[in-house]
Amino acid sequence: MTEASEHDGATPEHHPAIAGHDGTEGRRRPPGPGARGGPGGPAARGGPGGQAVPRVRLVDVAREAGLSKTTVSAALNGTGRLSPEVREKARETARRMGYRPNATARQLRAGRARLIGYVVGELADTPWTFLESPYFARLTGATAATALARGYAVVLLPAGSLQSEWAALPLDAVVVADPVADDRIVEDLLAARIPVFSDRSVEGRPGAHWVDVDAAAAVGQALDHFHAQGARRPVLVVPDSSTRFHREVTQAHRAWCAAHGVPERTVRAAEPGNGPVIRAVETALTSGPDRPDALLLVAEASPPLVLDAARRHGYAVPGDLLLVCVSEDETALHTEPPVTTLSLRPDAVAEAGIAHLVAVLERGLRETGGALVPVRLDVRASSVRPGP
Amino acid sequence: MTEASEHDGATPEHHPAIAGHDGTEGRRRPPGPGARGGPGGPAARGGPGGQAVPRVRLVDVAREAGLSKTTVSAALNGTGRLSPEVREKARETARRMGYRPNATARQLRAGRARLIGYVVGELADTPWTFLESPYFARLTGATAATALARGYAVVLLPAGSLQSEWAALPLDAVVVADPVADDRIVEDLLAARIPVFSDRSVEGRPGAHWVDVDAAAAVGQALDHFHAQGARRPVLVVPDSSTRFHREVTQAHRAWCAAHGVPERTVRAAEPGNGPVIRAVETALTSGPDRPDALLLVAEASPPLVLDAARRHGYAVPGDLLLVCVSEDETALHTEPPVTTLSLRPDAVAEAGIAHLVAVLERGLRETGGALVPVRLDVRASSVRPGP
DNA sequence: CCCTTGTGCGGGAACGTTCCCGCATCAATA
DNA sequence: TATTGATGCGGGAACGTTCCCGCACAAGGG
Repeated sequence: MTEASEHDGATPEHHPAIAGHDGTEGRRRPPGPGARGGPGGPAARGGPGGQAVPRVRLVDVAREAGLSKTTVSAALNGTGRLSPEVREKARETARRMGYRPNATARQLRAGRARLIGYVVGELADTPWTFLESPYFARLTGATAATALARGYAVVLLPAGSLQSEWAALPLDAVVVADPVADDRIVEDLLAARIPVFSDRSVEGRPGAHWVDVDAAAAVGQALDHFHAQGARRPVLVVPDSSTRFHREVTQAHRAWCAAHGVPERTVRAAEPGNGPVIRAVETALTSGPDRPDALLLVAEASPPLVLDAARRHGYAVPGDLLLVCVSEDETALHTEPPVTTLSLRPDAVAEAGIAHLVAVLERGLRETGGALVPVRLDVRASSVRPGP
Repeated sequence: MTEASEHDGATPEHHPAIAGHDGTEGRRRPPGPGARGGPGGPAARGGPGGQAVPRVRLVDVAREAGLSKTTVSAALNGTGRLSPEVREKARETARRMGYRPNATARQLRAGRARLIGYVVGELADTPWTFLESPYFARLTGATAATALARGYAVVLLPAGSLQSEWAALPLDAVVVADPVADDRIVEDLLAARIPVFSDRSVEGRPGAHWVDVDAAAAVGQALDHFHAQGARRPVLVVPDSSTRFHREVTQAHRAWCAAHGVPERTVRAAEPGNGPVIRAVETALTSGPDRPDALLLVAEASPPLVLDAARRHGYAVPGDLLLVCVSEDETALHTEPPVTTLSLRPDAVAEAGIAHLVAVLERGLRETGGALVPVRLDVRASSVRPGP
């Protein structure tokens, strides 16, 4: 396929009058004063050990077809006023020569690269583990999917990434998932005048836009569910993180408990990861004046492991303990009993975020209110009090 | 920070002789014959509803500093022969004006974008779920990390992605993880003359390079381990996939069984995902003439769920059944008993792959043998026969 | 038969860099 | 004092597109 440039040498039987009328048959322009061929262009690929075929450009197609680059460009892009014959001829020639437009040149001309960065704020000390979290894995995938559907590609950046790591990239915008309080990334990006799409913590900052999960509703929904199931001693396990979501979860929990006259019990998981979170769960299940009868786990942990931990400490689920995990982990479906999850709907968040991004970037939208994405409680056996 | 362009209007007290000597005080060059300002450049960002400040370019810094763009460029890049004073002046001016070089223009000039694509071949019907697999999550993260350390950014592409999704991107190369047999992606990329970095299945194809996991060694190591522990009826569960790794696993298993006079028992998991794989495990544990005494699970599944499945069918692990999972899932450490895993070392694979990529792209390396990355068996309690 | 209108195509500038030159200036040497 | 050489800086051409024009030429109307 893409039979390269065989018709290069001399095929005067085609368009005899036009092609090569000035004696410069070769592909490259004659070396005028100070012309030496680009630095990285032609000979860039395949250094020592073989003469790489230079990539075919628009002018090459034009010359071969006996047309101008303007005409060929219009033909391939479906623009301009061209006769059907010329258009077809240009297309055919381009196809035959295996022409692929240079994306960088297009971007330069267009003034944007249709490239967006994706970076998460928290978990910055292990900059790539976020992908191993089901929530971020889904958020990342959904962001990339939605963006691609809108014509934007996503560049993966490490959590807590620095200037130097994205400065050389032509990013039209950057999605900052779950920034920590006063996140450097956000500051740096805004200082560089790169539009930022993040959560509600950036609200009001010029150049920053937000979409967020309805954390208060999430907590309320879970605790209401516990209450409806008869639980009166719920305990919350939440990461010790300065993310807006986690702060708001704590607040919403406090508010709910106050409003319902329920003592507020909270355990903070010092670090992310199954080990620390499971230990926090064990603390929640064993310490305190009396044994809790419901557990809301907001930190990421494997549902089967949470279930194991509960059993290890003598809890039957859901008999002694109702369990709800904020999780996107699919294993929750396959445990015995299946675990009720509160989905933060990363797909919906990504969709809303990218829609907003496109609106800002392409329709010049200024400051909108942002959007609050609702959560979804998938009630399964682990949080339903069994009948007598 | 980055106090934009305040010194724009008129500050004649600085460099009085040089700046604006031709009366063209304004930022933009005087509209000569046919000059109207670029299409997307200045006014691109922020459409209706506010006049966006045009981005400061090299010439703007040069004019402000009373220098030429050549000089400023050299000053900022640390190249050329410049007096320390001029260099500092250029840098200071650039800093003051908040200059950020246009990445696209640089790329065009340099002839490459330092951008690589990352795509996985299998799981193409759910193009983004690969991120939810611990193996691919790690591989993706490690690829991005290593690439970034070498100066390349990674663009995330959907599994089984088509031409149209990457054609507009200035990709210097594409990493294709686990292509299926006769993968379209690989064909398309090679036809487009984009260097491909993949597994051994692309060996020998011009423009394609490989790095691979030592699948035969992996299987051998696990089965040897079982054998050493006294197991004589091992069973293999492997996905029904046309990936080179999975085909080779099957072959290696067959060879090992033949060589050791052990009957070959294999169960194929029809689809990926915890549900189907666990069902395949249950088939492996319940069907057949006699109950197996060791299980090698090559398909991705949550270790705790695998353990649960074994127990459901009356197996004590490791008493009745030795278990080894090919997995990067960290939960294997936290089960009771902890599960022995065979790590395919995605980090090492990524590192070797990117090293190879850089060698090819920057040092013009042609055809090298590729590299075979060894696996690592992390023996834990689940595969160690308990003492009497 | 001339003036307008429309069609089809090409010339050339611009997007913002980098880098190869050339041209001054100045010190050192013949 | 002239010639060389080094040093410091600027002009201008590329990189490969797209898009605004202008210019031929044909057709239509008065």
